[in-house]
Amino acid sequence: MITPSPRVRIAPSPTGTFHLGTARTALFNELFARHLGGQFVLRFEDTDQERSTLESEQDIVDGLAWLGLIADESPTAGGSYAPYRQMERLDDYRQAAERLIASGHAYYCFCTAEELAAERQAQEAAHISPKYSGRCRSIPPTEAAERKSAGEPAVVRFKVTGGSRSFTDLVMGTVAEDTDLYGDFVILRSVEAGEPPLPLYNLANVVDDQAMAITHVIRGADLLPSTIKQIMLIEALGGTPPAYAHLPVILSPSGKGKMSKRRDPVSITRDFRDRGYLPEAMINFMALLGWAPEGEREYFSHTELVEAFTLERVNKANAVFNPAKLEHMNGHYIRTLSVEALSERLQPFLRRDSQTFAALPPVEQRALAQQLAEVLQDRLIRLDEAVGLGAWLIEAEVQPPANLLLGKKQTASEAGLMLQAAHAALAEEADWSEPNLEALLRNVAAAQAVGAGAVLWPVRAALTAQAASPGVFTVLSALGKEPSLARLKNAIDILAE
RNA sequence: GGCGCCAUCGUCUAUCGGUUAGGACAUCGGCUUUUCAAGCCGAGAAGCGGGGUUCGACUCCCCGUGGCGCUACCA
Repeated sequence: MITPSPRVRIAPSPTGTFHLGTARTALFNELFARHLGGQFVLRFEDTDQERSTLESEQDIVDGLAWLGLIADESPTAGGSYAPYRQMERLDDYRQAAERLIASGHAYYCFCTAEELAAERQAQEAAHISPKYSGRCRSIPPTEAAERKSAGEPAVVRFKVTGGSRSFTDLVMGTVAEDTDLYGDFVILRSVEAGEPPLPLYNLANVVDDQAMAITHVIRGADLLPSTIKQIMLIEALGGTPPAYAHLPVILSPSGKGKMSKRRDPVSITRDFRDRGYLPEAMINFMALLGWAPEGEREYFSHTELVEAFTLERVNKANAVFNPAKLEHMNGHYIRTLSVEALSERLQPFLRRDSQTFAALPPVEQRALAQQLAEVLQDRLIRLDEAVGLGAWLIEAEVQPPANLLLGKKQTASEAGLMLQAAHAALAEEADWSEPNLEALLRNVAAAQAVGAGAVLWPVRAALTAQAASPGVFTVLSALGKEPSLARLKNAIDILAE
């Protein structure tokens, strides 16, 4: 059964930076919705008040915007199913819990943390898998209600019944589980008297999905085990479960376990955006993590992904995050940019990382960024590399160490000689075009009876003070005549010392 | 430990019973060459093990093994 207009959502809890895994889930949801002409909504599951922060919400919003994943409905954009923050609809969860109690699907539990811990310990000692005994089930509802209103701390637990259950996942296929294995789980936690009761994940998630008319729940496979509990909850509430699609988990490049916050790049904003990855590359790369298009093509724009994406082609196996492939893809996308576009994208990084650049007037910043884009486009992997790779062009002067000035098997006096010859020839040259410069320097080498490298290496080193840089002729032309001659002179002096 | 999911080159993956098992990243080699890249060309590299089913299994089934996930008054 295909729903004509599907509604999907991402429901991150704002308890940290916008995570790569969350972004991938967001992308698949968005692609699914756009492909079918449905809606993509963003809501925050912020009921964990200990850990939820507004900064985190902002980071997620910023990351989503940067990636170009625009939600149709969200806390900021609003929508007809508002509010989109769980803390703003606490009453819904309380009412749902009350309905479940009234219908006999849930009950108050007065067990203390100590009692629960003791129970668990006893079970573990007996080598039984821990599971709540359900002892508060037998408290008569009227008595429970009295104790509750008398102020006794209580949680609400959902009554698990039904033995073996299964559902069909759009990615994983049939998933079965024996519900007798887990005890009655908590859906509403205990709070101080007078405070509004806070729901737990399973309840809040399900109530919201129902309230927001979500048709397809597309999320990480780490949530697969909670699905049957959620289906039971929905049925007890009298609702119809959505379709489920569980996405394979993204694993750490280390090969051990899932992505780790401390050793792996996981933050969309901090580790990817701020380090000079292109959103186009991120989108393309993430799409290929757990999904593959028909055919052997691998570069896809966001629009093309929308066109090609189907859940049927999502893979079941977990995928290891491969940073090298992302870098390759990023370099590729940098190369597809026009020089103007690259120059625009480079500027924020140049301003951020180079004081020299930041001190320039805006017009000169644009001109320099343009020049850097032209000269560096072929060798950039990330945008933040331009400051280092282009230092020779950004800074007014360079100070090459003497040993860098020496070509293969070249002494200081030999290198000095080559530099002087090059300087002399260049000083008299008016035509500063690259082909002409090349002919000229090759002539210098011929006149000195040496290979081209014997002249070109010292010249390039003198001009850039870098072991690696664009070619000499490009450098000469980018720098211009007078600055080039000054740098050659400076290098000659360095070698003479 | 219990439960669940998964299993093709080092990595991401294609293959929907019959292919010389294809592509990409990475690696190695070559071309180019003034350095480093980029680009182009080429090479090596895979069906976890054991049973079935079938004329025929990477593909379907079972067992084993391994990996991952879940196992909270976190989500």
